[in-house]
Amino acid sequence: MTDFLAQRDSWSTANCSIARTLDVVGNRTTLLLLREASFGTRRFDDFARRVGVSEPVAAARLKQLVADGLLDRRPYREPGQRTRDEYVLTAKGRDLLPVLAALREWGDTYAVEEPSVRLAHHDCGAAVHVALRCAAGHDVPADQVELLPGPGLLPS
Amino acid sequence: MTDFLAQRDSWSTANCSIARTLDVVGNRTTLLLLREASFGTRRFDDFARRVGVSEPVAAARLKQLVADGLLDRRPYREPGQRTRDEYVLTAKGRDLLPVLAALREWGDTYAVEEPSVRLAHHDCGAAVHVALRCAAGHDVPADQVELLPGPGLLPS
DNA sequence: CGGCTGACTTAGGAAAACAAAAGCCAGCTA
DNA sequence: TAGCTGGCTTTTGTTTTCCTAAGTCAGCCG
Repeated sequence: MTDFLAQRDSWSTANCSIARTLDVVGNRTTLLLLREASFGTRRFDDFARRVGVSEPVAAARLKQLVADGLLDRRPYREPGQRTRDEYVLTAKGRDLLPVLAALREWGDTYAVEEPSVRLAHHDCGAAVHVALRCAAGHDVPADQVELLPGPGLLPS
Repeated sequence: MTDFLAQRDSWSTANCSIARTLDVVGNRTTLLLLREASFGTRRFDDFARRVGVSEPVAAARLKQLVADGLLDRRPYREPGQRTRDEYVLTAKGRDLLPVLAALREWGDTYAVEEPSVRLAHHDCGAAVHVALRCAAGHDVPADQVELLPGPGLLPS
């Protein structure tokens, strides 16, 4: 096969999956809100305070996350309280957890001394890591990942 | 064990690994430059054109990536040409590939019809995916990931 | 030795993101 | 029915990020 990477200019990244994903979660605040959602945070002011952003920013980003289908906004009611809205991860939002896990793992290695949160396998208690693996079940080190043209490749 | 997530306000995310990582790669352009680097792009104007940013932005981001140790800038010389500088991923930069792979995989599922690039295992040709797995070797589905306090946890 | 090309830097300005402060509204609670 | 609280929205102003356009500089090439 011809090495399509060597002709990088012959194909465009107009519909690159990474770029499209970054259209949705390409800003810091959005990813930190998802981090909080993964911690179980549900209420508006908890999101704003824990992420450390102002209310207008939290409101705008949460609204966008709901519009993009990553969070579900739904009413709930604690006994003796009025109805409130909570934000919870959808399946689409939960599928971003590997991104958060990968960011966390890099930060644990290169950006902090001691991690403040660990991921463990609920069943066996062992530490959880992000791994690349192939459909045949092999662990794939980074230098054994080959990039190949996919069906959606566009000429540039 | 007490559920530390239930007391989310009792600990801070001041040294959160995710936040620290986003300090480095928390913007779209930076991640797209790393994508290009993973495609093998090395030259300044190729980065700028392929990522679709202006030269000043490319220069600033590449400089920051070099300062942060994700890219190495080094002189090279093609025969008959003058000396130029190229940017190549360092080990620290390569360790962000799981982040890119996770972003790509989410985009393949939710944001594009057909992926334009596939990842394959060089040895066996099978498709490569990002997976969560525990130290005991189990595949860990997202709902079996448990969050536990780590040694670097700070009171808020 | 003067032009060209690659790799930037500088200057100027528009757009987006963000913060602080204040206002609004619904629905308990007194 | 008059607060009070949670969940926002509005306003105003600053900072950051990005753009275009133009300028700089080094060194090979004729």
